[in-house]
Amino acid sequence: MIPTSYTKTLNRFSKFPSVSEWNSKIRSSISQGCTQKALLLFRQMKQSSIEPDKLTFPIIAKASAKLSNLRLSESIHTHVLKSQFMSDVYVQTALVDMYVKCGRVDVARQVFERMPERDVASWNVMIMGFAEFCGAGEVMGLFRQMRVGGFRPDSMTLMALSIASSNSQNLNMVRGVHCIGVQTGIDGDVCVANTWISGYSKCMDLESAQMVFRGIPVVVRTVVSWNSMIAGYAFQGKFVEAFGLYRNMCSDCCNPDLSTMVSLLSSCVRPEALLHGNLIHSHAIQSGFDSDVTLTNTLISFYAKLGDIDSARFLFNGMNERTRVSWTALIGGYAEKGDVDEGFALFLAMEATGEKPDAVTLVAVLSVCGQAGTLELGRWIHEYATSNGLGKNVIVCNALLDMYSKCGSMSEACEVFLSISERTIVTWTTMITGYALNGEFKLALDVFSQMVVLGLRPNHLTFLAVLQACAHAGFVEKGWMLFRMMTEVYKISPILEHYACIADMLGRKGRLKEALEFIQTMPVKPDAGVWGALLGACKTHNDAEIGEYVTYRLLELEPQSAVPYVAMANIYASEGKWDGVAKFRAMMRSKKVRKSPGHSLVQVNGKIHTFTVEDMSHPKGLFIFAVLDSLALQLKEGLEPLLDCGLG
DNA sequence: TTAGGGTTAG
Repeated sequence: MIPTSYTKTLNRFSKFPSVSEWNSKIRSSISQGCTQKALLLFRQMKQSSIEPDKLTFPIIAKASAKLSNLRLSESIHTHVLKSQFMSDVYVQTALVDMYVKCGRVDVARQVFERMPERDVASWNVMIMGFAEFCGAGEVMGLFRQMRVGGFRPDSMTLMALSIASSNSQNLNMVRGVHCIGVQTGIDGDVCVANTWISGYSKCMDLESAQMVFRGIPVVVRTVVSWNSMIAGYAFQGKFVEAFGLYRNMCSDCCNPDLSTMVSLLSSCVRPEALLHGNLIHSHAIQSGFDSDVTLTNTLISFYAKLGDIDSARFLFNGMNERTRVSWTALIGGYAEKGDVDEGFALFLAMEATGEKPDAVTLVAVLSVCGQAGTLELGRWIHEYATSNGLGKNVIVCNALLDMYSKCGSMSEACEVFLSISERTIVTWTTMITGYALNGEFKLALDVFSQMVVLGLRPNHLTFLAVLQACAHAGFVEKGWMLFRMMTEVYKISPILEHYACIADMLGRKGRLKEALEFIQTMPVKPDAGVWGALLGACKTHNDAEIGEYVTYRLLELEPQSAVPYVAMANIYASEGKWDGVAKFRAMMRSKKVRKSPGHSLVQVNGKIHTFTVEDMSHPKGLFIFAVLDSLALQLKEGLEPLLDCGLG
């Protein structure tokens, strides 16, 4: 159906317009965003027997690219082949670009290969296509061919290379492209410099990103330069720095846009940035940005990740238009909660609307399965991934690995691990964590050794995984060796979790004094996690002296926590020192600290059963305890459990 | 040229 306004426009046309008049009319329709109108004009032009010229095809190819319409693109291609411009470099380049924009880089490559002659622009569109759809190696290969062919790169070439390197998060390539830019004198182009800021940021090299940013003269900096730098800090969750840049941006009279808001908000996905995030939300409402899909998706993720699933759901329910990102963000929120029912229901609802899940959606659903330990559902998602062509996707495989190991099936985790052709650092770390989680400490360390032999660089989480394996297995010397390796060989500064791990490792072995000295000489202030690890060990080894010292340190940090009081009371009780027990119970009372009793929940056939310690209030309480006693006995004797308490 | 959902820990 042709809108009346278009027909009116056409009627206002002079009776016999020339081809250049048609061209400019079509071009202006495209620039106004009226792509359909442009195509209609093209059809009218053909009907009025005006032959398209050399300029018409690139203009109309651009319209088809904007619509990502493959059938239309093929028909334009056929028109070109029948025309006198079938060998023209300008027209052919437009066809390559059109196919790239339609997501058919393979067809674009075929057209490119058959071009009788090429110029820098044709190389650029092909490299840009590769940058979007292929790996960094293939992009650089194409660039080398271009250089061998005697073509000199321009700013477009550099931008394409830069985008390819940041997409693949390849720091060496970003550096290489930066060098080429400096050598060829293209480093003065602000658009190119912006892609370097983004490239360095995505490779976590904020120092270099800052260096490029500061190198752009203040008057030349664009909103994109600021946004790229803010996004860099946001990517690492550095919200204080991101907001600092935002303030500088405003004082430099650069107006923030929607991208600025989205980046700032994404830097706030951490509990300590909740207020900053709320501020951005209200600012977005005031500026009318809150109807934007991207911003709403970020808001959903922000609330869901910070545990406010109701707000996330409210925003999701109120959306006029949802994308797969909206669904994935909310599923991710239920994964965080471990709510498998809601998470999976949402996944099915998404499918029912016809929205296709992608790799990231499956990762979120698998995370739900891992959190909840639902192995059968996890296997079902595995089959779903395979039958939808995502079974080889590395992030899906990593999530499968994590799901299987959390569900206790290391054999299936191993199968997935072996099937991954391009293992990333996440793959290896997940495998190490999986073995450690399932008590296979030796295997966890073997996987680590294999990884190091292969020349892969472990990160701080890999070391956390091996240190935890050592702590749980009691491999103290090995643990120390790895800790030194991390700091001295890999130059990774330990974070609080690493220190807590070492304290735990020494404490479990009963080396409490050593653990205490270690904590007291740490270069950073120990937090509750570090002291808590030592207190746990004091409890295990009944050391009231060190325990009491640790308790006071913990109470300085968390005065309202009941844990230290209870731990100390228990240590004294086990030694029969009732004065000590009374002292800590009295302290608890005077500080009005209350300990909520620990309880467990079991869901059977949709009904949730709650149990606390020595709790007989359940209708089948007596029977359940009898079964538990029987189970304990059978486990002690190494027998298979025989009884079923019949909750279902 | 910039922005949204995701996997390793907790």
